[in-house]
Amino acid sequence: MPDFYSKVYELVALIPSGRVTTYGAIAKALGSASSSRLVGIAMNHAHELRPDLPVHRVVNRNGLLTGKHHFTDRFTMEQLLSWERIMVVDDQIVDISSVRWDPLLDL
DNA sequence: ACAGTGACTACAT
DNA sequence: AATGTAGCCACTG
Repeated sequence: MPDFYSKVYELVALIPSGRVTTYGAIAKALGSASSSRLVGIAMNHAHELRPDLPVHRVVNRNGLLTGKHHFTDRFTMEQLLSWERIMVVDDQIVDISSVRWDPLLDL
């Protein structure tokens, strides 16, 4: 597994239940602030590489569920989030600022 | 070695 | 406010 991926996965594993973080925040926390797209790609592969990870807790900077189409039909991203008391309306996290978790600040 | 790619972002209309 | 555009960079074939 590529080194960058494993670093991403380490951080994702630390996201507390009921909170979310963004691709950009993870990239920045890894010291590679402009690699947010790679974080997304890492999430895409996480299904096979690390199926245990809470990848549904990673959204884009606006709280939009951009990765929802990559989830299995049995457990949608929205479902997984709502099970953690996170409100989702129109593929958007409601009041993203209150549940956002920044690995740099909140770790 | 090289060019194409993308679960992103910031900036400009 | 809502789109469009252009950088971004590690991974992959």
